[in-house]
Amino acid sequence: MNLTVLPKEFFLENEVTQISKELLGKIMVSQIGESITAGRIVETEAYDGNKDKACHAYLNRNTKRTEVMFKEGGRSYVYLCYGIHHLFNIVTHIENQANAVLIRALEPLKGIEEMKIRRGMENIKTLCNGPGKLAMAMGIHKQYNDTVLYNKESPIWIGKLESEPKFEIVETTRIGVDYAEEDAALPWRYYIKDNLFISKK
DNA sequence: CGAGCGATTCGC
DNA sequence: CGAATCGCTCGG
Repeated sequence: MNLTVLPKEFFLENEVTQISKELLGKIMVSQIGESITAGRIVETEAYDGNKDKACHAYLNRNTKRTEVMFKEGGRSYVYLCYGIHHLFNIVTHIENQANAVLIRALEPLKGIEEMKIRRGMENIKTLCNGPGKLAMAMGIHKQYNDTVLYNKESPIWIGKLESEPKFEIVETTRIGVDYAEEDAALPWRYYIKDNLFISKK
């Protein structure tokens, strides 16, 4: 597997919706504990702190939790959801632009045995097909909030394959954000068409 | 200081 | 369909 790490600029130079789409097909790697795990990103969602009621940093709400989203892009935003699940996001844009991409599903590629152990289940199709699931499979938790992602030495980084398989992108509404009123209708969820590892049809 | 709730998952 | 489960946020 010939992987090059995505440079910092990748996370800074486009709209968060565009970056969400470009992250599809990229490879997410974790080197945590004694094991390396990796998966192909097949589903993402965009969140925009300026104008998006579904974003934790809506109206630039800068709190202890959302603080990291205001930093320079290319780092992680990890938080606890429903008191149980850790969700992994990638911060985008320059400082003081609180935008992020939620990674919702991965196609497991490497370290699959370790993923099975961490998840306590055998079925490869359900190992990483949801945001809480993939964080657990990759060994990610709150300690990895604010981790820089554009360095191959980092515990978590994002890589690009030399030659990517082609695919079509489906754009649709995000999951679990019904409370966000009109913003719940934004087509800011993206996934690879016909992929078997996405979280929900 | 405490009530209310959530970018989810799994099992019944 | 509903429980699990707890940190974050906001109001008093």
